[in-house]
Amino acid sequence: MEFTSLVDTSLDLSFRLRPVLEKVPKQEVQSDFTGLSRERENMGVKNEAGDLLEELNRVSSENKKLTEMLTVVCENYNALRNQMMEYMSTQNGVAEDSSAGSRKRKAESISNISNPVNNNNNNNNNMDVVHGRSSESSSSDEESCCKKLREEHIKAKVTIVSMKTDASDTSLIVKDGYQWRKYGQKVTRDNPCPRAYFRCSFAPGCPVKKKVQRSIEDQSIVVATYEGEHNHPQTSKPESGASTNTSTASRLNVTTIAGTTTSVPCSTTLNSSGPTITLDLTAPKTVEKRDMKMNHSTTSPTGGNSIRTTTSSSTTTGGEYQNRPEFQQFLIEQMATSLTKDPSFKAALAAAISGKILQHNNQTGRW
DNA sequence: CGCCTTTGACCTGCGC
DNA sequence: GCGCAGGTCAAAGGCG
Repeated sequence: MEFTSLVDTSLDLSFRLRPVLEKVPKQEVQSDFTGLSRERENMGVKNEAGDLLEELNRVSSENKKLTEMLTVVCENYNALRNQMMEYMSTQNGVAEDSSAGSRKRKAESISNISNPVNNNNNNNNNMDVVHGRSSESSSSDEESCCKKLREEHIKAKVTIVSMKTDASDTSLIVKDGYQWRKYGQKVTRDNPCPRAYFRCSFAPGCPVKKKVQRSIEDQSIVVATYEGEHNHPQTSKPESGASTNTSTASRLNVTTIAGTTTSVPCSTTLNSSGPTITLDLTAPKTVEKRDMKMNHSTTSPTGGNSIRTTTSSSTTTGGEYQNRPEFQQFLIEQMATSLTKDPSFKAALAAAISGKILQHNNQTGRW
């Protein structure tokens, strides 16, 4: 997976700049020039419009710079990572040689890992391939460095998804559009409910793993932890939640490992694309009127298990409470807070805004 | 027959 | 070094 795919720049930020700008000349046309005070007012409006245009130009150029910086950072990251993977694959080869003759299971696991996964995942640059003990002769600095990088890499790909299901359903099966093979079940210390371990079985080399466990607080909530990244497209149309679940009844939390948790009443659809956050800011009315249509889609960076949640004040089935302006405002603030804390969202937003503004410039030839 | 789940044993990392 | 807990393996059995 390329890093650039982490930053999905396909944000649907259909900026309605034109109506805002069109207001200014409209006012000019509507104005008569009979009174000095009015003239002063018009001058003020013109100045304001000029200031706004200047500001927009400034923001536009700033965004352009940011986009360029982001591109450079992505390129550097990819180059570094390729170097890292080359180094690690050579180290892995050494480890295989040196560990021959150690315990049977260990040797098997090394060969299991190095053969199918390496063969299939070179393009994915999956760092999970280096589970075997690295050679004892390698320097400890490099070893710890690799370990840290691996941990960070894995950490970055962990997503926790919780969904409400029928409490009587003990299958622990979460239909998310992928094919999973259960390879273990364990009762953990902190939760009497067993934890099930799944591996993606659609593609033989797919490194994605999934842990599913019922919440200790609410047994009707199933918590699925996705680790890794699919190296294949989604196999089928997913169903939200467990088999007994209906999409409209589910309530779903999405937590990225370093990020925040978003909890929303939702209808869910899942897809296998990369991490996308889609904001539909094309609502005809202003935010002040709190009639804002938000289409918030969060995709798991790990399991390709994306959850698209749609919240609309006009269409939400949550009843009157959710139609209340206070709730809408709260929801918007919560989402804004969550999103502004997410660096990848910031980067994506910057790219999207600059793209849109540049596109707008090209189309209109204005400013 | 192939694929899946179950389940006890084994492996490994971590804290003490 | 030891014990614990989480994660993984793989044999056995079920099912279509």
